[in-house]
Amino acid sequence: MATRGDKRTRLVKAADKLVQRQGYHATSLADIAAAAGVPLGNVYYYFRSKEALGDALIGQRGEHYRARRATWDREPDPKTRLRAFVEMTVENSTLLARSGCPIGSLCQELHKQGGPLAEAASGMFAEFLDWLEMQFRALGKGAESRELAVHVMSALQGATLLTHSFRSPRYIESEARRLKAWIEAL
Amino acid sequence: MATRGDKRTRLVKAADKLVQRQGYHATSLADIAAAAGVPLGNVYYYFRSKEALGDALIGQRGEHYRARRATWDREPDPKTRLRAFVEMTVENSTLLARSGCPIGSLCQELHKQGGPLAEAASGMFAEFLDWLEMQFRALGKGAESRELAVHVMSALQGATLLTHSFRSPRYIESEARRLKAWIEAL
DNA sequence: GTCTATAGGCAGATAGAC
DNA sequence: GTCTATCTGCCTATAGAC
Repeated sequence: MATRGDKRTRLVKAADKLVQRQGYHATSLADIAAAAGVPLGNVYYYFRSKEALGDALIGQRGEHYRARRATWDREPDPKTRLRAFVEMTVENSTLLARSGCPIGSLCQELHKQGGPLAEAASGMFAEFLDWLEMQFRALGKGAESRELAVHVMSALQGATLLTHSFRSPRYIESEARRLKAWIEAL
Repeated sequence: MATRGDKRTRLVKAADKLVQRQGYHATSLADIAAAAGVPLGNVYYYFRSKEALGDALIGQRGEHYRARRATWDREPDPKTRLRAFVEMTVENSTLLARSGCPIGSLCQELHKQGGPLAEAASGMFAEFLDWLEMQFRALGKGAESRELAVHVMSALQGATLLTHSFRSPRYIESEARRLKAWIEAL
């Protein structure tokens, strides 16, 4: 049901889903309000502007990924944690083929104009890069760790963009196979 | 001067520049007309719709990249041709940091909604992938060539997205170094 | 071929009754 | 806290004079 939970939560959830599918600019507050079962005018009781709702959306998305990484951190082996990250992308490949990466596509769109919302979106990237770097440090890679983190993130983001552009999971699958072999050989 | 050349050409050039900087949806026909020094109403004498102008823009961008690849094809060594491709990204890294990849960012945006314009945009990706595959075949990589082509494209697209998201050439430089060493070792 | 004026629609945001 | 009605502005696209 679109009408479960309090209205603020429903608005953020609806915004999250619609922005992922349609993009930030292409999603109107009327779309979001309708999907959340909230009258348009009432949106402004909870959020002073579309940007404020966007910020809440990014906050929730960031929290989602933090929780995800926390479950991976329970694994004792850093290589297992890295594999889990790659595997997440493979598992989501159907969704990624339809709408692209929730982080990457939002950054791409928002950074064309810049502003605080764009910075908030790249924050999600920064957190993932920091987490990846930590895994490589745990593997004893030292100063090289940041570069290795950038490599993993780049390969997956690029493959996700191709998967989105051709609407086929093939590209993610191909790069994931390669990355998993590369992790094994580290 | 914004007013050189015939009006149709000026409109496509202005559209190309503004769409690269601001994105397709965020760029209005009024923006484009003003930048080209053409009255808004006159745009519709040359293009029946914004989509038609977008299509011409993509056609021109595609032609630009075909010409680029043609110059690389004059190199006898396939590895040199691959290096030239990677090097193009490094040379453009300042522009890519500000606005993202002209192909990747357009695909990301247009494929959220789908339609013929989105397909035209992915066509530019497809042509680059075919070209890359040819280089690996020339290096005797056989059936594996497509996968290698996808790897190069993914790594560069992902690194470009990070460079755009953090407004720093660092990510492209890091991945380019890695890719060039990888090409050398093929 | 060129340009002005404007239609028609939808966006974000607000006023104010309840 | 909630909701309807509406303001204002920008967008694509068109009408029609020149």
